[in-house]
Amino acid sequence: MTHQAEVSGEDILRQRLRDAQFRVTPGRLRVFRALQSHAAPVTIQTLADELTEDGLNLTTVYRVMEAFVALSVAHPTLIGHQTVGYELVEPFRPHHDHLVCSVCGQVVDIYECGLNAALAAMSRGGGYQVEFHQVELHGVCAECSSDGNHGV
Amino acid sequence: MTHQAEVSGEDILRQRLRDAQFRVTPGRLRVFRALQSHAAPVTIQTLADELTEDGLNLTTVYRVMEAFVALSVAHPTLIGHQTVGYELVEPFRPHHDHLVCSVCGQVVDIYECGLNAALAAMSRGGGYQVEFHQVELHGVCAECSSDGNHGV
DNA sequence: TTATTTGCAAAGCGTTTGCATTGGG
DNA sequence: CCCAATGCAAACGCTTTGCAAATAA
Repeated sequence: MTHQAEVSGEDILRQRLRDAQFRVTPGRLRVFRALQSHAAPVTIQTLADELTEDGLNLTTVYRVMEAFVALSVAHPTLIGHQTVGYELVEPFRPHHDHLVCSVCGQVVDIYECGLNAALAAMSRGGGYQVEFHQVELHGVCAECSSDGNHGV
Repeated sequence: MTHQAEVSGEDILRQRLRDAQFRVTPGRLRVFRALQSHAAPVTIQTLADELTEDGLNLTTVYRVMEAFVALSVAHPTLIGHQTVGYELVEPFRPHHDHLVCSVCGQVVDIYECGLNAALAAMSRGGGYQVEFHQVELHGVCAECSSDGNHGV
């Protein structure tokens, strides 16, 4: 009778940190949890606002995020026109793409994505080994196209 | 016998500027031409390096780009992890997507994209009117996967 | 114990803003 | 002519860096 152990995202993170000779520190765990608690991509600034209240340093948030990107725990995304946000990637959260409203800026996640075959075809020929994809559909959301809304 | 006039990108730009009550100025034309001369997305910094030699002010480049984004002449894209670059959009240049090498950072444009049907399906249900899409495939290019290259 | 990580403060630098001048319509 | 656009310089704010103290392993 085998007992299938639960493997949490945090366990995977710990493992991945150790494998790369990075230490498992409270700061890294806190940033990770903060990322988990957000559905949409978040800026460093937003994370810091939440975490510095608990005594975590802003510089540390930057450094932790740098490590997370290097270890493919999180990746950057463009929010709006100039802002870079971060979000967890697989296996820390399911893969998804974005529907971005160009009027109000709202970002909706799309989890159902039947693009894998088509995307694989697109990458053929160049000899690329595709690791992940990111699709952004820009348009106007239902709400903004109904009311005469002109901005956030 | 009708004479089909050629309509250049610059003509369309002029028209679009006038329609929005923006003036057609040398600065705007120069930034536009600079964008046209680049195949890949370029940073403001790069544009400025090219244009300030000709006496164009850095601040002006920022302001022109702001106008271009507002008028949907150009749009921002994430280059690498932290950098925002800009490129012209349709009809100023044909729509395309990106193949990004995560090792060397090289960006290859993909012009053949059979995703329109699939993307339309993805956006259904939310009531979004999709204006354009942006697909990024991240992976390792042929060169980087053959030699043991570890970064730019 | 030892190398990594963190906190703090200062430096760095890309971006924005104010205002006088220039110039497009 | 008038209002928008530009240039210039200063202000701003995000990000990075250096170094000493704290701490994971």
